[in-house]
Amino acid sequence: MEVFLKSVSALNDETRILILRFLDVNGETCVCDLQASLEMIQSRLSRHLKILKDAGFLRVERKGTWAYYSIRSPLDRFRSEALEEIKCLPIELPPLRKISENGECKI
Amino acid sequence: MEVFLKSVSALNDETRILILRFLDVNGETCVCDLQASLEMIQSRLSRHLKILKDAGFLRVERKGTWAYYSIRSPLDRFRSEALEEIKCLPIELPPLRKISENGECKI
DNA sequence: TCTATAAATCAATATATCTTGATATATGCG
DNA sequence: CGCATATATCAAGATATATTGATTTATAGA
Repeated sequence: MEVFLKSVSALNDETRILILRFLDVNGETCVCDLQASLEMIQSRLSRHLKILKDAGFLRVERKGTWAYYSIRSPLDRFRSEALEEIKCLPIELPPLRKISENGECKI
Repeated sequence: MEVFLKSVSALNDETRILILRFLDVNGETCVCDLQASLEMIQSRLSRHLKILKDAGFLRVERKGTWAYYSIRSPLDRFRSEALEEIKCLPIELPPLRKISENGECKI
């Protein structure tokens, strides 16, 4: 798929918009903390992260079995304009739950 | 649906991207000329025009039974950034066929 | 090597969107 | 009014995308 349409397609989902907003506010976050914070089933979250990554919005850094996702930087013009829009949306953003740091993470 | 998501959703279709590009290049065009130029079935074209209009990309002016569509101006920031992207896409744009002006239009 | 865990992928189903042909609406004109 | 034409809407089927639970992969540690 063409790059622009791929970006648009990635943006065309409330779940992914929520993920982008969450990562913009909270910065680099590991998958299991995203799961806990956004109360999302693992396969669902993983799928959306992949779509956002493939569309150029996210980067991943792996440390052992953990994967840390964050907003890719720099974003190109269109993607960063989109992100600016997302920053202004009236979204009810759940708080960050860091289960990764207290051994609570037993998915 | 929220405004941003509605814009994104409207952009998320190759047919609508083609329509936007065509109207950007050719300016205000009536539906039957769009039909002839883009070789699109009437109900399909009408549907996509409605989606683009409802998402704030297009305006319509009606003269008698004819409807003239054009890119709405001014566009807000995100929409105009999107349009700029569309202007740069490597699209094979069909030529304008003005069947409206020679009585050729008998849909 | 074996086990446990984090994350990714798969398969089935559910849901949304697109396309087409048929029908409805609206305007102009005899 | 009644017909013709331009456009809009509807209904059915086709296609794409999302969700869920199950399975697979990969890494760390015993």
